[in-house]
Amino acid sequence: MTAPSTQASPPPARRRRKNDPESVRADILAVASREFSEKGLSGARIDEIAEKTRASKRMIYYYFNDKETLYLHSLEAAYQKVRLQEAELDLDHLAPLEALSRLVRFTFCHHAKNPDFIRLVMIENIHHGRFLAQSELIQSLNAGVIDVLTNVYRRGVEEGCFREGLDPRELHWLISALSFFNVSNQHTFSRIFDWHQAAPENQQKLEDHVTDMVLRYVRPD
Amino acid sequence: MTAPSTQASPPPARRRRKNDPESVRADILAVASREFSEKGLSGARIDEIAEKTRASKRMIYYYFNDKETLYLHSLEAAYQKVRLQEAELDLDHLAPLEALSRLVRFTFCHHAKNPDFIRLVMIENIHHGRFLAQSELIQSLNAGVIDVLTNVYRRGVEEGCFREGLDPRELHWLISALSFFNVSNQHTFSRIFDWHQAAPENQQKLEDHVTDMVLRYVRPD
DNA sequence: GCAACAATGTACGAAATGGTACGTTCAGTC
DNA sequence: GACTGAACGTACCATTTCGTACATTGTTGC
Repeated sequence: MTAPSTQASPPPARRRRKNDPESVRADILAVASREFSEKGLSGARIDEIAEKTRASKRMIYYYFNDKETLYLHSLEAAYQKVRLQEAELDLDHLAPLEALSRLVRFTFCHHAKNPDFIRLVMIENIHHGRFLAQSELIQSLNAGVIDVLTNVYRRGVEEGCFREGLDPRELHWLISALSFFNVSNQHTFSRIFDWHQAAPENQQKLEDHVTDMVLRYVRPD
Repeated sequence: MTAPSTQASPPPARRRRKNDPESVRADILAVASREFSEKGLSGARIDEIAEKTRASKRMIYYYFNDKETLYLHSLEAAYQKVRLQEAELDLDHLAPLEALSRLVRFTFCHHAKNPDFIRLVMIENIHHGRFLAQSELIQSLNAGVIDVLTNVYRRGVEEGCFREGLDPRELHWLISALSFFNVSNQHTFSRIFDWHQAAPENQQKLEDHVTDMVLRYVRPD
């Protein structure tokens, strides 16, 4: 009661709030992301998200207005996290072949390590990309990816180690497709063909093959 | 449960039934497939399925016991339809290169023309393939696909137009991945990269590129 | 110290939703 | 033409689920 007399000197180390809106918000978002990723938009339950949170259901509606908005924020957060990691790659100082190979392996491994992100994107596609369309944030985040690839490819063509006439966007499509499918269809594929695709040795093989595929596709005849 | 009623003497000419169980059942299944494909297992509503059917909600529970069973039957029906179409391809009389190229194009086009099937598979993967695991039917349907590819590949290696050392299952994985992703991620990809992927001219380009990718992957160095 | 606003807890409401009870009609059999 | 089981319709129930009303507590500026 008498403690708040220390107005004049708030040391940077102080963490003495009982109300901690930012952390509550972040907590809700984290829990919601997991739930939506696991069960989809219609499958996830607000009440269950509330239970798994330190906060209450009331807080979900306080910070996010409704279920769909919460979902949209989960999706945005997921994309943001991905692009942040992607930005750490710097390929400009590598030889084109090396750079491309590294990009492929990075994408493949990244997707494999972030199934929650993949699942959210799958779910968003089930919804026809309707929420993504509302988000200017996500749109703006993704321009950079193509730029990087465009650069690497151009250098490769100039140096003669890549063949001409390819569209960097389609190259990106190819890399994405293989890396994405590896996670998105793991369950059905494994079960149908009785092949433990998630096993580390098989993942390693797939990573090698996927890299190989892309490199074979771009190399001159 | 409801085995096809092969009664001893159903006069072939008679057409005067008011009760028409088989068509009711088929109607329910067709509507359910569309609904599940569009909205997912949790998103689809039994009441809405019932409304869109000639039958009533009671009938859904009469022929299928509950929502999940209905979903499982939808999934099985979808796989059955696919494999039926696939069986029509006969590649054994074609030269290996031609056969492979044809198989790739067939798969690509087939997936593109059957988004409902793709969506059901996506949804099933969201559910960790838990329903597919229950279905002996689907498991048994899929053995053939690999056999066909194994044959073509073996012949190609013998004739020297394919390189050695590839696994037909991984080859199938590659073809599936590219054809599947083309449909499954169309919405997010189109929106993010502002590229009208579904446009016929772009689909044609993708089909060519995908075929090219596979052929480049298998051809000898 | 106190007003004003931000942050939070509790309890509840209305509609949706999966599933069922129960009765009726149809079609083949004797 | 009565009997029987399959096929079907209507009305309903119990629960779940999204969302909100209302009261309470913390925080900050003056």
